[in-house]
Amino acid sequence: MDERDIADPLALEHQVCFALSVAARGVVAVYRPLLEPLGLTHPQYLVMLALWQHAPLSVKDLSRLLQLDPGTLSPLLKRLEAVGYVRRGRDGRDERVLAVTLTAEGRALRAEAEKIPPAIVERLGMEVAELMDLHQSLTRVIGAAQTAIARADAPEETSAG
Amino acid sequence: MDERDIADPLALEHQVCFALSVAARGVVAVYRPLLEPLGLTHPQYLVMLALWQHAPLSVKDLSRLLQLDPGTLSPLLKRLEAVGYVRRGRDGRDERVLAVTLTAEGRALRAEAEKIPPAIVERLGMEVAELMDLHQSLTRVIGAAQTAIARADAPEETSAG
DNA sequence: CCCCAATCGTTGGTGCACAATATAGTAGCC
DNA sequence: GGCTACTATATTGTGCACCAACGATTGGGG
Repeated sequence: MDERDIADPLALEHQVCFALSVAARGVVAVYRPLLEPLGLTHPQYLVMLALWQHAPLSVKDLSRLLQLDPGTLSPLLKRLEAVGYVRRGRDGRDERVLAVTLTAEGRALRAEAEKIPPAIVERLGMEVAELMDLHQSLTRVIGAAQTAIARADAPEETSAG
Repeated sequence: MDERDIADPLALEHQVCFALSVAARGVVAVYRPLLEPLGLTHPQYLVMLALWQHAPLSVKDLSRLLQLDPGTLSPLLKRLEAVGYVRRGRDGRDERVLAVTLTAEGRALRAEAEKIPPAIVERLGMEVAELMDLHQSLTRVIGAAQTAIARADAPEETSAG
């Protein structure tokens, strides 16, 4: 083992961002064969999770919950409507907001989806405790990243605030 | 707090895969303003890291190192060539393999890139120890996901091997 | 020598992700 | 009532990511 490699801050194997990207893509790949029979991609699955918990939701609500751009959600929701899991209709009180609701088929899908989390844990073969530990670390990183971005977007805030 | 929410295995806030996706996108977003002056996207930055460490590399080498599809790398490398950081040429000994090498400009870029990791750590405002801890957890997840996918691809392997 | 299988890279199709712009609806103000 | 911000979605363009199919090259066996 070379000392320069250990000290190299640009070495691929030292990059947290690289590990994060690879882990995210890898875990999604584990989900893929389980989601495919439901006709869902992983981002679509996350939208369904949000709806099962909180429907009806507007695009803005989903954007906040999933931290996704409205421009990403708009076509995704159309695809979910095309396969018959959600309905997209305008809110009567405010014609600007889109009310995304579940169809009967979309609600029924939840029973199938409940089999997924245990199947994933089983396939990964990791301790639940370790996954919860990872989840906590990720939550801290998410918070740190959000703070960093907010600061970058509004750099006029001085230390005094 | 509702007991059903705590027990709900489909709750968005319990999903490790969701935290992983959000964290990965969030951290990449912190990189974006730092990479933009270098004319690089985050995946392109990772390719450059691999090349600074190991150039020359074939598409297959990069695919293995970065865990990316050749179909993803092929157009990405063309863009890196278009901005003048890499050269794409066939290997003389085997005309099938593409030898990706750095240009002088690509090598020079490394000096700029060296400022990025400390800037990221500073912006995130997290302890290095915590980031290293996270890195270890992610490494374990990556291994677990790879094993899971390998098993799914070759299900004929029985326990005896 | 020639065919065959395997390997390497590219291409085309679908879908995600973000930025910038466009469109439509709402609300406050005069 | 009409003007003017402001808000919520939709659309367009670029780039990533995966899959399936293809073309070119290579190396082995008839």
